[in-house]
Amino acid sequence: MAQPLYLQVADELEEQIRSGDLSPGSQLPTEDDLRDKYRASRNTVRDAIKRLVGQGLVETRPGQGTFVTTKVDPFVTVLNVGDPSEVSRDEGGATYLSDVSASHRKPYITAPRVEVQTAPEVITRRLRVPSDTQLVSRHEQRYIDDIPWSLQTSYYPMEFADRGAERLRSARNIPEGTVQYLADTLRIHQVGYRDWITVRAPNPTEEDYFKLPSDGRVGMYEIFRIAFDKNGVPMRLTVTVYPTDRNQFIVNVGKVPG
Amino acid sequence: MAQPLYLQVADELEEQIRSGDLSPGSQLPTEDDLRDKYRASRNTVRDAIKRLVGQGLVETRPGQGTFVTTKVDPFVTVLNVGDPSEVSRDEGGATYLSDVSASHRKPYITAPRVEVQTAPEVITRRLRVPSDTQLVSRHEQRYIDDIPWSLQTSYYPMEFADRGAERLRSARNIPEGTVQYLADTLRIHQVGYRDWITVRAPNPTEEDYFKLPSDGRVGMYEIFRIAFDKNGVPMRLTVTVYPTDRNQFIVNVGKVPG
DNA sequence: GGGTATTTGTCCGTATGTATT
DNA sequence: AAATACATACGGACAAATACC
Repeated sequence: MAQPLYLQVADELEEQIRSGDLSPGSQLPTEDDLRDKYRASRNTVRDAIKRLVGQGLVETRPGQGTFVTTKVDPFVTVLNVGDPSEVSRDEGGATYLSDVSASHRKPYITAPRVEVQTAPEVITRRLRVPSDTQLVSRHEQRYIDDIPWSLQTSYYPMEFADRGAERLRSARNIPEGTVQYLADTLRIHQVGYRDWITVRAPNPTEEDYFKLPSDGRVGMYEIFRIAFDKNGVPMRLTVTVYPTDRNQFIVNVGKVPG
Repeated sequence: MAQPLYLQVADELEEQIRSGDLSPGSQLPTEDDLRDKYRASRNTVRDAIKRLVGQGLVETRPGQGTFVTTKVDPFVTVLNVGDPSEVSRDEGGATYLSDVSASHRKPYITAPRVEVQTAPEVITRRLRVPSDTQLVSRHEQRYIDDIPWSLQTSYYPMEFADRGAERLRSARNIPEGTVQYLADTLRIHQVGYRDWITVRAPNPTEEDYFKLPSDGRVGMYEIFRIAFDKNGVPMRLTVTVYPTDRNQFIVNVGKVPG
């Protein structure tokens, strides 16, 4: 056996997909057709298809057939700007809406789900507060062209709300952005932030929300943004998750042309 | 059938792995053992194991058995620095070696493989040169603690070598860094760069080099770094690929504490 | 709504090949 | 060489999802 039969079948189908012979969205021959064509058993054909599914090239729909996957047009998020004067801008709401609109796509953000909680250790550690500190979390879902695009949760010390930033506790969007709001109400100024970028497998909630394949083939970017005030104290932590199949990022450093 | 049998088996094994009952590196019961234990056929047991393999929880070794995977300690790369004065630093060699050493791990870089070529359109487009432009490419492999960690290829206009930066063509490392070298020899100064971050499936070469599972479960970060001179003209393009299972990134913006 | 045909999903038993110890 | 364990392959049966009449 130079090459296992199921791999021969998979490779041949893969070639047809890559060459465009089988175009995105089109249906593959049924398992029975392929069984005849390659003189293989149905299970062997299925092994070949499983491989293609694993490669993200096709998807199976029970009762319908097997189809070449279509991939969505990725959205590019700029994590910073070349100009350091813009560090006080917020990625909470306003920026997202304008950035997406600028790309001629339709953004949408849910109203935040607001909770007061003692957050997981991974959160409190990065905010450099004791693990039993009460935090306000504001969670929102973001869409582009009606497709779920990212999930964002921001954590603020509960103390901020107590000291006068009452709207942090309200389940309403803050149109001017929370960064601006905190500057206005408490004179807490964001002077910088650090983004920590990882890629991990989606959890079941994310698989469901983003309609990802359940085999963990599509990863999730997880970006922790820790923002600092002028004393170098963390003032918020924002965790955003994005499926890797529809998101890309840009980082500008120094002087770069538009 | 409330839940398919193979999923019951998979979930039970997954629970044992997550609880630490089956620790990383330890061997699972053999397929025959599991067949007896769950009163399932061997194929059903294999379906369960395939699922766990797909989740990256276990790996199979023919002739040996099935083992809980161990995960490597990730390395964190800082894509920029808060201080804009450091935009002229190079990520080519010296920086990498010192950054990795600073984390008490052992870095290693191969001597570059140097080629002169007309590069793919994706390269020339980003360098904003005609698609038939001759480019010098310098490709190197990077290791941490003797594990393959990333692959990097930098592209420079051939013209740079012709105008005096002869060492670009040499298959030797440039200890001071190519950014410094180009500044010294041609007075071409890097004043900024843009990193474009994507995640994609590994190609067969990468799967082989990084010893990744062939089901494309582990993605590759692909980072295009376009560096600009003081006229806003692209002076080089560096493409680096990193497996997502062992790499993370940090971006600093504005004033951030060390 | 119901019934039927189509198509993929799950599960079984069995045989043989290949890699490792 | 032999034993062990996973890999490939076949054939068959029934279930579940979908589409269509």
